[in-house]
Amino acid sequence: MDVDLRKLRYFVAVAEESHFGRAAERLHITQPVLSRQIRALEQELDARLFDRGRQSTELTGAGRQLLEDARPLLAAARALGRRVRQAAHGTATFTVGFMPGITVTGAVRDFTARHPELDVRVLRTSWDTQVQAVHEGLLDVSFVRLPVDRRGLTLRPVFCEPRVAVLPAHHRLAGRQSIVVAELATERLLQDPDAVPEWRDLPGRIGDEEAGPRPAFRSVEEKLEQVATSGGVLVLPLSTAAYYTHTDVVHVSIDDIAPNEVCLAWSAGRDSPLMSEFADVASAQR
Amino acid sequence: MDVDLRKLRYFVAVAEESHFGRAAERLHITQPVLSRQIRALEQELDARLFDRGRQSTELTGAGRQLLEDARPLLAAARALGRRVRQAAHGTATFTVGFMPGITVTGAVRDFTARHPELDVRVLRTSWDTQVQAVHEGLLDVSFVRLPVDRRGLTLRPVFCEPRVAVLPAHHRLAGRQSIVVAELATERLLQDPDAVPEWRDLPGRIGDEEAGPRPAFRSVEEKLEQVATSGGVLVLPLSTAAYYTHTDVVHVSIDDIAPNEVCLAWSAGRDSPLMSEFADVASAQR
DNA sequence: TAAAAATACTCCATAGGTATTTTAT
DNA sequence: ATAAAATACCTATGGAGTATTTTTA
Repeated sequence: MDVDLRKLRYFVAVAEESHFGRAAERLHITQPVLSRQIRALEQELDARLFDRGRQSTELTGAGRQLLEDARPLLAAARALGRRVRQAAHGTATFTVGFMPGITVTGAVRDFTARHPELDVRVLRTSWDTQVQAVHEGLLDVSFVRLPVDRRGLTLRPVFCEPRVAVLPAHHRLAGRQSIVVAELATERLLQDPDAVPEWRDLPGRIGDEEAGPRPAFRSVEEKLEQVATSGGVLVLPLSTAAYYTHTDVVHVSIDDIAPNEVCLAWSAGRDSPLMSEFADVASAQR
Repeated sequence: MDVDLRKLRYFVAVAEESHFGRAAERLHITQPVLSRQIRALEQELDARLFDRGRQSTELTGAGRQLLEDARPLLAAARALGRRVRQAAHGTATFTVGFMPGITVTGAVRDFTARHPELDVRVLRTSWDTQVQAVHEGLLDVSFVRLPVDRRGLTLRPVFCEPRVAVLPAHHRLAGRQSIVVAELATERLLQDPDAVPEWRDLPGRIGDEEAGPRPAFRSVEEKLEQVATSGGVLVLPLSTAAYYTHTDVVHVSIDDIAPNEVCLAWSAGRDSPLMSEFADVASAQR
């Protein structure tokens, strides 16, 4: 009758690995079990989910549809568990996420004053976890920097701020008052190009392939270290660049780049009065 | 590891019935089974969900939290099944919901022209099903009339229209050019007061208790019949009132009432380009 | 004390395991 | 020919049933 979340989890693993054996390994079960579970799922849903070939296991149309629905559903289920456990023993908490450089103290202080019964906490996020943590129920609301995948989120704009280029202190552009983004065309960008569409879409820039794989730095600190030692540039919101002071690294403003927009985000299924109230408080800070 | 949707469904039943025995009956299982499943759920989540008393079975704080999360999760799971089955055999469909009186032909025609590969369908909704059908995956998008419970929905305003009072033809106000809402204070309103906040908040109006329980009419047609035969009034959007022509029933405009806003709604987890495109097409009609 | 939920047991469906066969390149 | 997935068969966990006891207003 109900779909089985375990089967969905298995399905997502197979879809991501495109291989029953590897997926089974990842799931810590044996391959025959996985094959049988996927078959069972296909029968329950009355839909073929994979095209099995000798060297390929790929999604069908129905499979792609399922993957699109299954991932948020699983995230919502995990979030549910987390929140109920929280509500059970801990006192009622309200957790606010923020990207490095965003100041939340004002909003948190005001909100705490209005709701003394709540244990208001803050949790630092990063570029790749800022949205996920909301879906997983780790955060009630989060200050996020656009662009983000808006699916399943309610967004409320809070403020905008200019973005700057972060360069090694000895860089040829380091002394400049300001630059234009085209001047960075030949530089190695140490971050997700999607975060800087103006750079990604530069006509003359160095291709991703020639540049080799972008080293996967997890934190801004590591990226700054990389800028200082082996060159490369970052485009960061002003407050983030100002937040980390690093000798051997400077920042200069970029003239022709869109400002970075900071929004408050929460899970679209949960717009309670509390969420709106926090959003109001946060907006009032600016 | 994963929460079990079956247990969540059982939990919701108990929460709604406030009684294990009745809930078990509704679920077509026996009471001991239900007791054991709820206990197991409580252990999995490490949270007490109900306060069991002799004459009362009521939710704890954690239970309320779970109920809030469980209902949308179950709806999403049902929607998932429906969509995958759809994607599997049927050709790709796109189903548009609409409230009576809203004209969708223009938008649907244009959208079909842009997407000949899609089987675009329309489905009539009603006041109480307009949102649910979206959550259940029965509809891809729906024209809804505000106010609605916005949780889990993305809304795009499409147009506004005035609302009118629907009266028996022999009513004292029937001949009037227009009226003000206060003149309806002593009338029996045959619909959900939440749909007409201006009326609900009238200071001098007849109390709900004195008026007795509002008969539960399922369709607009039935309500109109009621207006014609035993009196009572309706406040409807102009297009709805104009859509149903009924002898013995007339409508007059109300001066001091907010216009009815029609929005396009879809499940917040699914804002695909298709959704936006349909919204654009629909908006362009006005 | 009586209604409601919890416990004790039995049965069976099914997830998971190992060994093996089938399939597709 | 061979890697990958499917099938056969076994075990054990846990869901559902009936009968009964415990709890509490």
